[in-house]
Amino acid sequence: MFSKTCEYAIRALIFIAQKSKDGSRVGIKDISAGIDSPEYFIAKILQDLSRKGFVQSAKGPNGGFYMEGKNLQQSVADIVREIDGDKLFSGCGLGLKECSENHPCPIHNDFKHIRQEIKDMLENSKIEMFVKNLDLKLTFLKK
Amino acid sequence: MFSKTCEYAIRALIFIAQKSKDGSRVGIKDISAGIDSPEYFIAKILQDLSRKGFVQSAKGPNGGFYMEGKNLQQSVADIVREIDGDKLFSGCGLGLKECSENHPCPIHNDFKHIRQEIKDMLENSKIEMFVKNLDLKLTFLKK
DNA sequence: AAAATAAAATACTAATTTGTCTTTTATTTC
DNA sequence: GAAATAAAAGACAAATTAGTATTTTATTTT
Repeated sequence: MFSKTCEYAIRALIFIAQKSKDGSRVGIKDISAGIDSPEYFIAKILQDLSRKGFVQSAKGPNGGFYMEGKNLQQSVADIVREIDGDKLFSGCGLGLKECSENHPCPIHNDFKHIRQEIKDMLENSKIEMFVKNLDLKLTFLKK
Repeated sequence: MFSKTCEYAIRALIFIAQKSKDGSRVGIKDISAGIDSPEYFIAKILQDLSRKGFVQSAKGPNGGFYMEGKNLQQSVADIVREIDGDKLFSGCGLGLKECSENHPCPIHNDFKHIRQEIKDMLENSKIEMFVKNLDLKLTFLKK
């Protein structure tokens, strides 16, 4: 469904949101351990997301990643769109280039509803919404 | 959603079902042209599907691919499972290895419904069901 | 039986995705 | 200002997926 890069990105952003809600910062090592991802790989992903403003970062001692107010309201859909593009939300299930209402592939009609649900669900999932259940250990970011 | 291999496979099988319903056979060239896929690539995919019994084939003059009765009742889910495995139907949306009811990832609950719908839809889509609309040019396998 | 046809098998090549490592730059602490 | 810290940047390496080409085998037609 999502690329590995995207899976790690979502998990990392949720993790950062959780760990930095008191104003502190989280380092790459903690993140990579906290979400069980390759250290150098998630570092690169976060550098990219930081450049794009999905997360904040600070260098030097006490530096690390953190999230500000408006970032906590970002949806999972925003992240997916940024990393995997929008083919999940609008591409053809069978890979046709010009699949549409007027020129549908055989599964177009069924797929269109599914895609819409996926989109709605991800659009309505804001990063911040996941923090509480994580704190309560009702949900997990690794294993 | 599906791998390229899987997209081509589904399109090819539907195409073969349509073209061989009168008992004739379709060659690789026709298939590749008919579904707009790389010729050698779809050849390899079909050899694999043929070995696994998803489609029939015959060598020599007048040879080619065709489908028998029970193959027409195969679901798209069967094909996807064979080629891409079942991670689409049962894997974790965020890539956790042990995501489950007892140990859910943050989006587990939403995802579980979506996955079920995808599964139901693909399970209920039998190859044969697509032929009529293709004949009527209401649906398409290329462009 | 020879020639022609078409899939099967096999071996490659290219591109993309995933993952690793080293060097550089910015910031803080001492 | 020097040392320590931590992200940024950039260069590789490995693995997977996608795509291509060549040779072999089976079948049919003549």
